[in-house]
Amino acid sequence: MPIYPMPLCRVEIALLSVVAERLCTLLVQREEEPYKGFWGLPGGVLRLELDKDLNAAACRVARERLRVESPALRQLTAVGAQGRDPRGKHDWGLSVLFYALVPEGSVLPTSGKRVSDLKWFAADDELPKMAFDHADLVSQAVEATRSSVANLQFPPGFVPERFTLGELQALSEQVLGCRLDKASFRRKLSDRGIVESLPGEQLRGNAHRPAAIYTLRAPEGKPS
Amino acid sequence: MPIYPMPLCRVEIALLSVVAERLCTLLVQREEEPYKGFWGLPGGVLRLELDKDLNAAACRVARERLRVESPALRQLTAVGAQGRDPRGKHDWGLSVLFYALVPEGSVLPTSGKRVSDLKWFAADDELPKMAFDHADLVSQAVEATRSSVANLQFPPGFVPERFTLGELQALSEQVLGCRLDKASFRRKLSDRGIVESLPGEQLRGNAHRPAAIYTLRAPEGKPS
DNA sequence: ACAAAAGTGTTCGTCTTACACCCATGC
DNA sequence: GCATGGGTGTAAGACGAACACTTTTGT
Repeated sequence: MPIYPMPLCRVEIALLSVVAERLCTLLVQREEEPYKGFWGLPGGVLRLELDKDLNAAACRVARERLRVESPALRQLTAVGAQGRDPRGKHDWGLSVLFYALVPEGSVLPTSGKRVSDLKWFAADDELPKMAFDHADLVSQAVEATRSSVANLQFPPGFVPERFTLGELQALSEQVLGCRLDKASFRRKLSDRGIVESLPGEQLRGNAHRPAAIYTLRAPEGKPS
Repeated sequence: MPIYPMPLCRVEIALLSVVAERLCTLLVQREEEPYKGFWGLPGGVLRLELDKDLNAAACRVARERLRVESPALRQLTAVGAQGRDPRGKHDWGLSVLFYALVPEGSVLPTSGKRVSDLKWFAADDELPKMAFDHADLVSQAVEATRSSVANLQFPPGFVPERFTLGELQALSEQVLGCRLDKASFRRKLSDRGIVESLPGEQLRGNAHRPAAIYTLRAPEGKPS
């Protein structure tokens, strides 16, 4: 078999979180050409010797560039085209996009290497000048994340171990950017067995009625 | 920037169709190592000089190997790992999976180049010995296709230009592998404006009551 | 007349939504 | 007592499944 030139393969990470009660995406200001000064998703080149698969590559990039230890990254899509990235052979770039929703405060901006400026941008505000096709990738990640939460499928690692239903509802509302009905929210959670109350445990001291403590029940896996 | 070795990048195609009233996947028996004699999805290596983007690559592969002219291929996922394909550097293979649902008869097996044996396999029967991780890819494509049709979102190119509701229901039932209720099927189609009747046009001659002729209405695009 | 497919109406149960209402607590 | 958030009940509506029923043709 002849040897064909291969594209520059990268992994990009759309890290979402709730910052100041709003859903935000973590972006990076580029220090180098191309698109110097523009903003983009943090990412990195696939390293065959270091990464045993795509997910491992995404984890490595998150660790190296964002100092985040293995968030629950999920693959969203792959994009590849000529003209995407002049650094590849034939100007051909292929990127696999991963995304995750992490709790507030689990990433401190100004961490990471080779990153002049890490900054959170609200999903509903206008984005800054974006490099490559990253504006589209961000909106895909935001849409997928909101759709998950709207269906009460919380990305693993986003919800704390123990929480009250009020806290969970506030988190969901901040991600979705709209208010939810309390009764419906609670009914769906208990009807579908998404959540489980810890008997006896309560949260007091809020100047109000104490709230029951809940945990997430693992969603139905595939028994094979 | 240093030059990093890149994986062998391929495009795989899960072509689905209805054959003998059952949903089937088109598979290929491999003529070469690795996995010689096993079955797999038709696919090909990404060619930077020929393909302007991933979708174009998938179309080229479909044309060259299956003699199918630009079916409506949709990207499903990307898989990449060490150990997937020994032909790549460091035994690293990256495949982007595309899938499509095409009308019966639009692919003649025994076409294509370098393909000893092209054969349709029913989605609900056991698959033959599969190469690489293609068994998993096939089931992902089947699931995505059925989910589309169950939501009455017919992959473009699958439904003929003009059809009767009876024909459309029969097609849907064959894809899903189960019967549908006639009244509900029709109500959903008209309520959601998925389908439009051609006034005056009828299909007669079936020894039964004539049927109205319908066309698909384009689903809501994104006005931007 | 009959078989068979086209086409429609009706009922029923489920799920969602909106809203009202009670409960418990710290101040 | 009262404001506030926790927690629950209920009525109204939307939606889909199941089924019965009528209509229209060719034979």
